[in-house]
Amino acid sequence: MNHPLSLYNTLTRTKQPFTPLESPLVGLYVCGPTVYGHAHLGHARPYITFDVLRRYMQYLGYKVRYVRNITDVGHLQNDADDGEDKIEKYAKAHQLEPMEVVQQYTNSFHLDMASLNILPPDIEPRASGHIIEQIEMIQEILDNGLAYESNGSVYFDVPAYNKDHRYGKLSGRVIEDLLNNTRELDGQEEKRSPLDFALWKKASASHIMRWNSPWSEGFPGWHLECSAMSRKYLGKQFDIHGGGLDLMFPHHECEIAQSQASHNHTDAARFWMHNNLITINGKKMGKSLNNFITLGELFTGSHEVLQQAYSPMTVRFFILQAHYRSTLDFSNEGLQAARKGYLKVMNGLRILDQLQYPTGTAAVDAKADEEIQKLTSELFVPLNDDLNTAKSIAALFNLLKKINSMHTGGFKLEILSEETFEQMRQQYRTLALDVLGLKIEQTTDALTLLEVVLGFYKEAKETKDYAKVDAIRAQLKGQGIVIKDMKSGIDWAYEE
RNA sequence: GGUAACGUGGCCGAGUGGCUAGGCAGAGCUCUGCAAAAGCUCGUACAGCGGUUCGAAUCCGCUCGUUACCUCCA
Repeated sequence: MNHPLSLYNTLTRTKQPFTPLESPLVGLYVCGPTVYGHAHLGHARPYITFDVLRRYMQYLGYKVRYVRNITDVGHLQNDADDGEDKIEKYAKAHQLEPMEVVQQYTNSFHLDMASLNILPPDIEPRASGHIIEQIEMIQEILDNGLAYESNGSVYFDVPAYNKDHRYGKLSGRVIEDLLNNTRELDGQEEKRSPLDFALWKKASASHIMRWNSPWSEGFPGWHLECSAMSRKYLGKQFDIHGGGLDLMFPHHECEIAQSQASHNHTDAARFWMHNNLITINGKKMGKSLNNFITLGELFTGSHEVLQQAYSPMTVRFFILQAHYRSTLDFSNEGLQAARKGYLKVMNGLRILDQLQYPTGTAAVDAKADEEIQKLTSELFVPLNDDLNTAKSIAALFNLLKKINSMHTGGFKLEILSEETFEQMRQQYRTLALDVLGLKIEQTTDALTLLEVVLGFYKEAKETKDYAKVDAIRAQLKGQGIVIKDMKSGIDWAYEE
């Protein structure tokens, strides 16, 4: 397969032509959520971005295996917190089982993802279901002399690793600089170097989530699950690893070190991709700043900064109108503009479905035909340049102008060849629906529409226009609705 | 403090040496019973100051401003 798809690789800081290790197979791993809260707007970005990448690769003919994990263990609140993890902390406050919390937010996450029309991953492994694999990986790193045990916990030996490898190659960090700028944090006594990170943590007495291991009863370190699970399902080396920019250091850096130290592959993933962050008032939207808007709040408009509710497809379109490596600032104006743009694209879809290529022969206008061919051909090209969805959408609008003209009659369909017309129709639909993953949202409420129809029905009865009365009755019956004329007024019921 | 980015018209947001980005908002026109939709036209934008060049939003330098990572975070 020879596609001109180029992707920006954080590892090399350049755009590189993408070729899979074993075409047409593509292994794609994306860091999934830590399920201790509802997903917010910031979470939507990587999952939408990599959903489009996956969809586009499938469109190109690749067979993609997409793995996105659920992190439900580990992730310390902070180093001074005596080993109490976030999920546990929340669970105690609410008197719930930790796994109950995990399940609740996993369900919520899945609902949000489905609303955004994000295709489910092929494999969605949970960290808590892969403790054995993680323990095995720790043992390998210990055997290779790049980790050490300390008081029941196991730490990755960053300085030892850095002798033969470069810790910091992904994020552009230099170990000496890191050492010079280490913050003074508590709970570091067990570590030989402040840069060392935990592979296994011994659980404190109060820690509920705990597993047996050769070293202590405890829980795995907070970078290990991705290394273990990507390896299990995609192999020691695979094609693409994605995630948010804020995971680059230390999370992804540690993943690289763990993979190298355990199974000696220089780069577990050949391409590392990072989406930029969503900002609000110029500041990163994130849990730590407590300035986030959850997807649920966005969809219902129930947050004080929201002037209105924004539908899932509005959110999706908003995100796709910016390139994934640029920051994107949240604003009501931006979302409102996205909403209109999205609806415009959907109206185009409706028009395309209605357009009929005229039967009978007419002279094809070569110039017009060529113009439409050109606009059509520009639809997918930007995606090859590091997934430039913003530019593809612009191309979609350029073609849409012509489609609208065809609809209103300014542009005569018969001056196009049938082939050009079908190409245009098919490509527009494929880009909008299959690759960008937009879908038509139900914007009308059937019951409200029914009230409108019943209004006309009442009017027809009053003017004794029985032909119309009968027609309305018949039409509604066809929809499974029966009208009931009662003394008290007009009512309706589902036909039994 | 270290490292890495960014600063584009009223708003959002592509573009990286010469060729219309696009969307939203605004103005005008066409169409129209009214309206809407749609189409066409318009504003002549690239933080500031220097430099390189026939030519810079795009390359280089400086200044100003903003942000991210360095600690859990998509």
